[in-house]
Amino acid sequence: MNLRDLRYVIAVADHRHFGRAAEACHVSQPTLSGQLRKLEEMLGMTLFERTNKSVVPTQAAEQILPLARAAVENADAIAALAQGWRDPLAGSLRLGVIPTLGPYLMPRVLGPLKQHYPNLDLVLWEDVTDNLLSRLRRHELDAALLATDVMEDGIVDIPLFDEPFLLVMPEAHPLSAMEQIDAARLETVEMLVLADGHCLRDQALAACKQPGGGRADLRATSLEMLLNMVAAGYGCTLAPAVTVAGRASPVSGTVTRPLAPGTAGRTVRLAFRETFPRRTAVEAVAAAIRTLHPGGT
Amino acid sequence: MNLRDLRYVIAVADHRHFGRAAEACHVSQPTLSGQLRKLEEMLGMTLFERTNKSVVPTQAAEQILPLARAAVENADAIAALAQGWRDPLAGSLRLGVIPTLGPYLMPRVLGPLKQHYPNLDLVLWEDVTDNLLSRLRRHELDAALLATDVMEDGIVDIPLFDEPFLLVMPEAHPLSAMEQIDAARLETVEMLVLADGHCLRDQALAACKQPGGGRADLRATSLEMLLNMVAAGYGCTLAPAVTVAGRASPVSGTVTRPLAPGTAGRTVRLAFRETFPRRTAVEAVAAAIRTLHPGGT
DNA sequence: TGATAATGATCGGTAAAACCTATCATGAGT
DNA sequence: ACTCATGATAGGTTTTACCGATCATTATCA
Repeated sequence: MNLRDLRYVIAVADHRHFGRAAEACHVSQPTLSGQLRKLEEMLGMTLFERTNKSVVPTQAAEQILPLARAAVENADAIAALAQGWRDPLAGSLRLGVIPTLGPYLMPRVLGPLKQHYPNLDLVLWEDVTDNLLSRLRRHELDAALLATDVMEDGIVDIPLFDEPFLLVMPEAHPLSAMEQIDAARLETVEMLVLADGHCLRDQALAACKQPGGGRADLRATSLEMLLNMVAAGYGCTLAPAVTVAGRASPVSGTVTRPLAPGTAGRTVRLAFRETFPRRTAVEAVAAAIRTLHPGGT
Repeated sequence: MNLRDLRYVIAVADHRHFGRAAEACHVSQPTLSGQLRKLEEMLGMTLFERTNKSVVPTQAAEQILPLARAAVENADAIAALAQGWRDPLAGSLRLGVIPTLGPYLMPRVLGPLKQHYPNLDLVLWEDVTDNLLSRLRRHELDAALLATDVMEDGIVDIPLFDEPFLLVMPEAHPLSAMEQIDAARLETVEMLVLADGHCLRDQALAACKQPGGGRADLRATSLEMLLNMVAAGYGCTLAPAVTVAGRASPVSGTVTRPLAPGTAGRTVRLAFRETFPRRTAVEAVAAAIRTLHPGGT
């Protein structure tokens, strides 16, 4: 059985006339007659009682017709759906973002992206790097914004921009007197870091050569919380530029200073499966983010 | 798009493996790969992300799959329905019957017919001849049990049996003394007949040469009512043998006498469109009825 | 590290099918 | 008697679905 045949059946039932039905199906009348006859043979029953005067569906055909219509409608729905997905810049793109990037970067990206590609629906998922990569592998995400090198098999990435880390310290901190902090000084500070799993944690600890891992009695799952701890005087922290650059004013009670150029920073990347078919959409997102950082990689 | 292609898509989605999906579809793997690729091209989108390690449906495919499954299920339902109709002696047969035949003949036919052809469902429709023929022409009935010649274009019939008319009269009627009534006597009686439209009315009037049409102040729509009128002494009537032969006892207050052989009677026929495809079923019904009347035509 | 196995893609050729044009048979209307 | 309209049929062409064989890539294992 064939969808085309079902369309023929429906057309004949609707027009009650082989010639007009054939015309509606854009085939010749003999073609339609022949195909219908073959279908009837295959089904082992007569679908239409024909005379030279009239064509009337049999009882069996009347029962079959709604099913045939449903099948054809489903097929048409598939075609319509496909039409919607033809544009790689349409449909939903499931984008993972790490927590130290999402709240700061996405608000500035979503607007312009929606403006350029109104049919592209970004579905955001915030989680730490490892979980994002797992979801990416499991096809639960299409792409992910990360700040680490990706050494994952089958996953590739587009570097978007480099950003330096800044030192954030309590107002009273001695280093607040300096315009710029160098690497040596960095190793001397009491460094507060995020909870396990955040890439920023590891990067901050590496930058200040404190592989042990900050104060064990404090736990911050968000960068905002961490900054509040700094403001409360518990210590200092390293924050990526993007997390402070967008602010109207620094967190009250803290002072922010840049590090000596090249001391520490991170590269933000858009990672995705190399087999992901809608690379165009991924590249559009990458381009949109790069546009916000003209000095990027 | 093709139902076969949809089956391929479903198989690949289910097996997540081209080779096994192909096996399940009883085609070679290259065939399935090729067809799937063509479908993807036609739809203008990728349905599966393939690596040498895994085959995963894209988001678009996930949306399409339920539709594809529905379409395939509809097609399968059509095939199943057709399977049920393959046997011409299965499914419903819409049978019209005239009122002076149905209540007397059908009870004796339905049982044996159901026994022989348990899958054949007779759907009965009782009406007068003209209405039955209209419905037959409009394909609202498949066959009709009539007691008149059918001169309808495109309608043919199978004669089933002849039956004589009997004279039914009030107990006190003078003719009740005779064993048999001849044609001449028949013309002398006060004849009660059924309402307009019943073929028995015309046949009775013709038999007693009273074309005018009985007593205008009496109207009977059923033969039973007519017999009651006879019992009440309003006059006599002609009843087909089948309507009194099946009775345990005659209607009380009436006497029934045969006519002289060949005087008046009717031929019961099974009429149907000559294009009706399930002639086998019609013939089965005809045979069943004839079996009850071994002396039939 | 090199052989083996498994994956999906590709190629060339074949068989089936769908299709078209032309024609036929039948019946209705004029 | 003629014309028109119906659906069916015949013959031939084009499309397409299919298979077997083979390839490229990658994972596995000795």
